[in-house]
Amino acid sequence: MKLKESYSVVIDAVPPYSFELSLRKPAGWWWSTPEEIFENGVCWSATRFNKELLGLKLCSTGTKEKPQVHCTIYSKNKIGNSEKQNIVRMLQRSLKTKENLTGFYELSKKDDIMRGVVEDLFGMHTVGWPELFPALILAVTLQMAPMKRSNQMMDLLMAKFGEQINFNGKTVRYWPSTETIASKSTQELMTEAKLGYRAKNLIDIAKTLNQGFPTLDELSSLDPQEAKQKILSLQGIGPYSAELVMPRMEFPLDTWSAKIFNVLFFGIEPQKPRDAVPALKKVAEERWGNWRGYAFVYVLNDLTKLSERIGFDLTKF
DNA sequence: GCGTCCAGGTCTACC
DNA sequence: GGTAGACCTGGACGC
Repeated sequence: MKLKESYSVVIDAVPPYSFELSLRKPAGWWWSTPEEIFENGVCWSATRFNKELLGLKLCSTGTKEKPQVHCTIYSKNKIGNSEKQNIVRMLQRSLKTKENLTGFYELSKKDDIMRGVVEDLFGMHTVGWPELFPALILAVTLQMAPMKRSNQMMDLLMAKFGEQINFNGKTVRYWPSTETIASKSTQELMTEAKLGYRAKNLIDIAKTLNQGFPTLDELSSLDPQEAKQKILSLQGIGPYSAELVMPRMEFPLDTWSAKIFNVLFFGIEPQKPRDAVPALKKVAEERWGNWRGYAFVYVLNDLTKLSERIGFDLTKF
């Protein structure tokens, strides 16, 4: 589908804000879709807003100290003024441009783990999901699978059921819609996207979202615990997945990250990583409070340098 | 080449 | 309220 340029907006961010570190994490994580393109500091990405696909071209027009993000929005149909404002709000939320990291950096000065990590990644913000369903797809495909297999499932979902947009000379593939997934049979998703037992859950989630479910913008205006309960009510979404999807990320420990944080907190590898999760979450909450989501993202994006500092190879997990 | 194990969780049944 | 056991699938591993 070919999209036309609709409008541009410049979003100011609270400094320090590193556009490149925030949008293209050192560990390789993408923002909205694994297919987004990042070249010479410019990001071409996509999202779905009110059921319509949008192309997004983002770049920094400021500095870490005076940050500005220039966003151009591409669409098939004309976008009305109130819709434009809603899209800007969505971008501000998902790019975390209003988040002030002063408290996090103050706390990190006194923390042995975080002190070096924040120096390495100064200005990096966590990012939020532009859209809820892709976040849930990621969470579901990460369950009970090595990364290679999760990537295979996501890639097949995009290839067989996703959509492709062309704008500004770029082509970006995007996630399937809830309508598309809800219309498929369990068997179809099992064979075509190799989802296994997750197929049933993903269809169930898509149907629930179709029946009317808060968007991420709406969830972010709720009390965090209320928002979490809402997300947890979805079939196949447990604590790990909910914390991964939450507007303000908590501490989504899985077996991989549990091994890493067990080494950081207690100096040893856990015998059973899943059993170690409750104790690790407790330590993270006591140590980092509401900034634990930030600590989580900073640590996992700085494993190589952190490993050198502590003399333990955290990248082996 | 073949069999076994288990992974970046969640739900259910049972106590 | 706590906890085994099951769940798709395919890559890794041992033989």
